[in-house]
Amino acid sequence: MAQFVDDRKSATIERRAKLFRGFADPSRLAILGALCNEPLAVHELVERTKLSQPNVSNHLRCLLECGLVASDRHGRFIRYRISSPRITVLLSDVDALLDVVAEGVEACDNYREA
Amino acid sequence: MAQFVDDRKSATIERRAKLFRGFADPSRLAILGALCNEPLAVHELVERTKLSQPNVSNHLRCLLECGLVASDRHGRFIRYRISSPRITVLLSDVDALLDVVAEGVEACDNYREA
DNA sequence: ACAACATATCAGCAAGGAGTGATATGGCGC
DNA sequence: GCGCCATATCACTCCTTGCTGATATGTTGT
Repeated sequence: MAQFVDDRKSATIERRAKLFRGFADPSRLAILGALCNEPLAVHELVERTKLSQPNVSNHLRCLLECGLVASDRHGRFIRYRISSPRITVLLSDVDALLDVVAEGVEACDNYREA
Repeated sequence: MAQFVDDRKSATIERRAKLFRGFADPSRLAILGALCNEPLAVHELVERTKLSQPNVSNHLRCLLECGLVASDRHGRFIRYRISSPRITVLLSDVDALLDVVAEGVEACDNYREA
C-alpha cells in the first residue's frame, strides 16, 4: 500500500480538494443524482431538482468544464449526462462511509446544514 | 441498482454534501493523509503538515466530532487515528476519478486553487 | 425577419468557512 | 504549587462561493 500524501501544497492534495469541493454542495449533488438516473436537458433538470434555471446552468458549466458531465445538443435542447461510472462509485462509497459516521456528521456544527 | 437521489433538500443529499465538505480542503486532506499513514499526536501533525497548531487543533476537533478520527490520550499527548478504512477507500475513489478528469478539474476556474 | 422557446451569462449580494495570534486549559515533573 | 510542555479555544479578518434577477445568446417554426 502506497504512502499517503500529507503535504498540503502537493498537486495531488490540491486536486483532490478541488474535486471534493465539486461534490460538496447539495444543489450540485442533486443535479448529479438526477443525471445518474438518466441523461437530461436543462429544463428537465430545473424541474427535477427544483433549482432555478440560472443556478442549474451555472452548475452545469462547471461540471462540463471539470469533465464530470458531457453534453449533446438536440436542436433547442442540450442533454447532459454523467461522464464516468466512477462518479456513481464515489457516491456509493460516500454512503458507505456515512453508514459509519452519519451520527457524528449530523452532530458536527462545523459545516452548514442547508 | 437503486434510484439516485435528486431532491436537494433530502437528508441523504445534505449529509453527503456535508461529508464531502469535510474533505474539500487541502489542509484537511493533509491531516487525513498523515493519519492514514500512522496514528499521530497533535505536535507531530503540526510538524508533518507544516500547518499551525491552532489550525491543526481546529481541524481535529471537527474530524473527531464527525467521527472520522478517534483519539487516545497518553499523558500529555493525544494521539489521533483514522476511524474507518472506508476513508482510504474514498481517497482511492477520488484518485481513480481524477485519473479520468484531472485535466478538466485543473482547467476549471470555479474553485480556488490554494 | 420575428416571436417563442431553451439555455448561458452577468453583476451583485450575503453567507460560509479557513486561518491567525493570543490566550485558556490540561498533564507532567520537580 | 509552580513552571514547562501539549493542546484546545477564542475573536477577528478576509476570501470564497452559492444564489438571484436580469439580460444575452442560440435554435426553431412561421
